[in-house]
Amino acid sequence: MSSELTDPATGPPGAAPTLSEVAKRAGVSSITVSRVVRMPDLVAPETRARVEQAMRDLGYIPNLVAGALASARTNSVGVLVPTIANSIFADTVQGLSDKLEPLGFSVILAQSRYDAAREDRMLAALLSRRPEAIIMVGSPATEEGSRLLRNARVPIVETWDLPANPIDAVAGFDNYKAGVAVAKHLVAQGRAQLAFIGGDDPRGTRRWLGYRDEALASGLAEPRRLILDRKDSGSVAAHARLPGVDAVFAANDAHAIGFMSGLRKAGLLRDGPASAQPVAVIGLGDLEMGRLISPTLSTISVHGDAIGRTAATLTLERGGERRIDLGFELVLRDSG
Amino acid sequence: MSSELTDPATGPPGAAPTLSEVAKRAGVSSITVSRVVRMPDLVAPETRARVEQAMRDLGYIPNLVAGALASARTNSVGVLVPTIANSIFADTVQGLSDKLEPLGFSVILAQSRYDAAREDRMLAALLSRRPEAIIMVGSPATEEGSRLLRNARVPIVETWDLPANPIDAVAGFDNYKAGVAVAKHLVAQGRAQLAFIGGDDPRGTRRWLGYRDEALASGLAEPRRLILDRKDSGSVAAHARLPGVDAVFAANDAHAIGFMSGLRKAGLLRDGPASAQPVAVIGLGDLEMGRLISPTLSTISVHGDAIGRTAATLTLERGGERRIDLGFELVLRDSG
DNA sequence: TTACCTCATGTTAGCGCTAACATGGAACAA
DNA sequence: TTGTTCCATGTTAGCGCTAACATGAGGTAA
Repeated sequence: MSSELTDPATGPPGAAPTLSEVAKRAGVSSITVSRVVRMPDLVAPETRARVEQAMRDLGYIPNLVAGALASARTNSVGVLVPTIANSIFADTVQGLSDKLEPLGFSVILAQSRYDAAREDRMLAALLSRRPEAIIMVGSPATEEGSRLLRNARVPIVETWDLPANPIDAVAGFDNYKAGVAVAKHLVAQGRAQLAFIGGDDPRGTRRWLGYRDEALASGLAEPRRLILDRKDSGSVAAHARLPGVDAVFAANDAHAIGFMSGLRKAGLLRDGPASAQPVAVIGLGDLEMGRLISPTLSTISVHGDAIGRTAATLTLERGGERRIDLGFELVLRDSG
Repeated sequence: MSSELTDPATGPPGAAPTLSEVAKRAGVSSITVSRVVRMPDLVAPETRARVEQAMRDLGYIPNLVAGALASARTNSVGVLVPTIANSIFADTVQGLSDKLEPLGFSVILAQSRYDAAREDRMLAALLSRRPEAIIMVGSPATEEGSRLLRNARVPIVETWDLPANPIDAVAGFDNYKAGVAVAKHLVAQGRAQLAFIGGDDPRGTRRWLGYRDEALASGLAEPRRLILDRKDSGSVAAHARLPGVDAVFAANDAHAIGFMSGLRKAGLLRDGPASAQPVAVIGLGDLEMGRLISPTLSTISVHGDAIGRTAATLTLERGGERRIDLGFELVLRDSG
C-alpha cells in the first residue's frame, strides 16, 4: 500500500511530492487535497480519509511558499533585534514566538548588531519575504528604514521603547522615566556622586538622559557617563575610572554585575544591605542572576517576555490601543 | 519624477508594486528588471540606470516568495532550538545567523520548548517553508521527527551533541566526555561525595552518565542526581537536599550559580580558591557571569557561537567532514 | 563576403498552490 | 411537481517571479 517508489521508509527518490500527485493517487482533484489540508470540515469523511492516506503514503508536506504566493498570506512575521545573544531580547523573542507559533505563524529572525546600515539591509530582506507584520526592538535608525516600514502595508510594532510618534504600534516602557526613577531613589538614599555606565544606543541614551536630568533637578552635580563598548562587560568599568562616585546606574544587569565584581576587588562591596554599600549599584533587566549573587542586585525590572507577547498581540489585532506601556519596576535588593 | 500615485513619500496607495509594473515604467520586459535585481552585470548600464530609477520611483521591493517558487530556492534555513531565552543557545543562533545573513539567507526560528510533540510540529512547519537546510539543537526526539528530516532532501545539522549516527551532519561536542572530565577533576581534587544537578534532557543526561560512570570507575559511590525542572533555577537545589555532598556538577552555569547562592546562605562558600571550598561546584557553558561572581565559577567551556558558525558552514558546503567535534574545555577557577 | 560569435534583451511556460466561481446531486418545503 | 437550499467536489485562472530558450544587432575572423 505504501510500498511504492515514494515510500518514505525507503527514502525519497525524486522531488518532493506535490498536491496534484496526492490528488492523483487519491482519485480527487487538487483542490480537494488543498481543502483536506486547510479546511478538512468541508470534505466528506470518506474522501478525507482517502486523501489523508495518500498524503501519508507519499510523505506529502504542503509547500507553504506556493500557498503563500497563491493566497497572498505568508503566515510569517519578521523580527528584528539588535542581537539575540543577550537574554534581555531573547526573552522578548521567546514571548512573541510562543504566542505566534501555535497560530501557524513562523518567525523570521534578523539581527542588526546595532548597525544602522545592517538594520536597513535586514529590514529590506525581511520585507522581501512579505511577512504579515514586523516586530522590532527600538525604532528604525535611519530615515530610509522608517520609509521602508511606513510603506510596508503591514503592522509594525516597535518595542522596548515608547516613541512619541510610532510608525504603527508600540509595546515598551519609558526608558527616560526609568532613569529618573533610579536617580530619585539614589538621591533619596543620600547618594551624591552619581555615575552611569552603559552603551550609547538610543534606549541606553534615554535612560541616561532621565537619570542625568533628575540628578541635576535634585541639585546634584551632573553624573558621570561611561560609555561601554558593546563587547566589553561592565567589569571593565572599574571603580578606578569613576573616582569619588558613590552610586552607579548600569544600563543593564550584565554591566551592573560586572561593575560589582570590580567593586569587590577594590574592597568596596559589602554583603550587607544597600545602606552598607560604599557604592550603590542599580541595574536594569532583572536577570535571574541578580537575585543569586551576593549582594543581591537592585534593578529596574522589565518584562521582556510580556513585551514580546504584547507585540505579538498587536500584530494580530489591528484595532484597539496601539501604544502599550508595559512599565517597569524598581526592585530594591542589597546592592543599592 | 517620483511624484506619481505611488510616490513612496506620500504612502502606498494600492498593492505593492510588482516586477512587471517596474518593467512597464522603465520600458523594458520583466526579465530585464529581474536581471537588474539579481545579475546587474548582464544589463547595459543605461538600461540598468533606467530600471533602478523606476524601482526607486515605485518603492519596489522584490517578492522573494514568488522568486522562491519560480527558482526552487528559498534562501532560508530553518533553525530549531529548545528555547531561545537561554544564552547558551542564543549564542549559537547568533553565530549561525551572523554567518548566513550576509549570504542572503534568512533564519526561520522555531522553539520546541523541550516538548517532543511540539518539536515534530515545528519541524513539519519549518519544512513546509522549504528551507535549504535545517539546523537544530540535539537530534529529533521521535521517530517521526527523524523520518521527516531524513526525507527532507536538504542538509540537516544537529548541534550541541555528537550522535553516533547523525541524520546528515553534526557540529557539537561529546557531552558524555564532558561529564567524565568533570568527575576526573573532582576525584583528583580529593572529592568523594559527588552530585549532579540539571535537567533530564538528552544532553544533560549524557553529561550525567559520563559523570556517574567515571565516579564509579574511580571507586566512588554512585553520585546523587537531582533533576531540576526547566523553570527552576539551580537555587532550589539547596545543599540541604544533598546532605554530605562535597562536589556538584551542574548541567549549566545558571544552575551552578544558583546552587552557589544556596551554598552561600548555608555558609558553605569561601572567597578563597577551589581547595578552600567545602563544596566544589562546576558548571557548563562558561557564561561571562561566571567570571564576574565571587568565587569565580569553574566550568566546562563550550563555544556556542562556534557551534553556530560551524553548523552554518555545514549547511553551505556539502562535501568534506560532516561530523565536527568542537570539543570543550575544563576551565578551573575558584569554585571547584 | 559569409560564417560565427558575443552581448543585450525578449518570449514562453510553469513553479505549486488557492480564490472564485461553477456543477450536479440530495434534501426538503410549498 | 418545481423551486430553493445545501453540500461535496471540480474547473479555471493567476499569484509574481525565473529557467530556458529565442532573437536580433553588432563585431570579428577568414
